[in-house]
Amino acid sequence: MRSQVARKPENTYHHGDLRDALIKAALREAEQGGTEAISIKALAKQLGVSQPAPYRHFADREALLAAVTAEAFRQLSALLRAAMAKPSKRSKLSLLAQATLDFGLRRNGIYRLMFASRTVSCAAKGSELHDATRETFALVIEALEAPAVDYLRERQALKIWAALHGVVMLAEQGLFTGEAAHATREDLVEDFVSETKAALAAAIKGARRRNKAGA
Amino acid sequence: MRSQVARKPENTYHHGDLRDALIKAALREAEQGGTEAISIKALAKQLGVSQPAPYRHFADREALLAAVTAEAFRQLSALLRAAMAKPSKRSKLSLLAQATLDFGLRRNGIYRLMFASRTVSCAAKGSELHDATRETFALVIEALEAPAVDYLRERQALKIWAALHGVVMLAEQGLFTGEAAHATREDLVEDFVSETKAALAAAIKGARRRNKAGA
DNA sequence: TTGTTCAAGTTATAGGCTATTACATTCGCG
DNA sequence: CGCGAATGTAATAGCCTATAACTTGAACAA
Repeated sequence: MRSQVARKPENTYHHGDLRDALIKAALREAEQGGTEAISIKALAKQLGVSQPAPYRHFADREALLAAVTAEAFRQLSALLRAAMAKPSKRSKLSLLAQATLDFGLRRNGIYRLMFASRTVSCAAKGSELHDATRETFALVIEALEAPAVDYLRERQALKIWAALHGVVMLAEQGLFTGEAAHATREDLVEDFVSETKAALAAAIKGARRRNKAGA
Repeated sequence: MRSQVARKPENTYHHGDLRDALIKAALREAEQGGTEAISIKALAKQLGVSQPAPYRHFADREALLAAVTAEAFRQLSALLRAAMAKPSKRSKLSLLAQATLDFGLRRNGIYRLMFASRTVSCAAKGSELHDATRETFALVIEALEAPAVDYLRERQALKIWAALHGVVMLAEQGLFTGEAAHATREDLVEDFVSETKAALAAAIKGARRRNKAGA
């Protein structure tokens, strides 16, 4: 029943939207196996086109991976935005944090594609992928619900973002299972959320005091 | 001048210690390119043996990767132990933290092999690899310098360990360069170290109070 | 010392994947 | 209609993993 991604209609020469279909199909493959599960040849077969057809749309495998990763970031952004928009007693930051954890564990293959491969670090500054990653990070800053963005807030955003990824990583490594499981992943995430809030409040208070003194 | 790893002596049939040579050579390859840079064929050529020779020692590529990853964890353990042993004004935790960051950035290919691949999560419970990862984590608990190990300490160890990995990840993604660079990676790590110490102290104090009340 | 056994290495080969080259088809625009 | 650019195909080179069947020599027993 796997949601068949746009196979080429038989008896036609052109697929119609091969580029997009490739990205979607690759994303689905990566869901389980990560980067290594993405095979140009297999995708081509799956979509009913010849094996070299994908090379009309992507220079090489790396280029496809970059496009797939960018799409993954956009999906994560959408998910985080949705999570934060949901009416809830919990803070935006808490909602974003748990949504990130959820994404990282449920779609771990894709998550690894996004954060653990060298694809992102190789992305040039104006590239689609680079932009997508920055937009996601902007959501983290937004989740802090701090009145303005300055280096203090950015620092807290970096910290919570780093911490969240670490939790996903260790969870995937199995450090939360077995005898060591005295804390759940969710507990840890909430710890980080509270600490971030506290640090942010302290930072803002400090800045205000300095402002007053300087005025 | 790359430190040639035990090539097979010419005019001999047996290599002598192919298994070990493979692991060391693979580790060197992974230094830059991570998992993908490890090719059984290339390693065999490098070591002067025939291409299928490695399969006498490892069932398949995955098995080699597991052994390489285990060795990498042992090297990290050694590095962390050395860092903590160094006489310094700074706390053990701070030394361990900075050493981890250093390892993660300098030897990033290997780092990704260790933390970002599925190799570790697939390691069975009694395996060489599984043991190696647990031993490394034990060092983190040790670095807390808390009198005994209980679930409160373990939780703090998990937290700082997660945070450290997150920082390495984001650093590798380039989130600390460019306009966003209002905080260095080292700053962030120190933040996490202080917060961990504070949280640990609070937890211990709380536990002591509860003990007294119960007695 | 000699003979046997078995771990470790070899050659040959099958099959999968990326990527390129040269050729075919069709879409869209003047 | 007709032509060019975009998109797809067939054929092929080259790299990699992995297996099968054969060879070597080291270690141990008689």
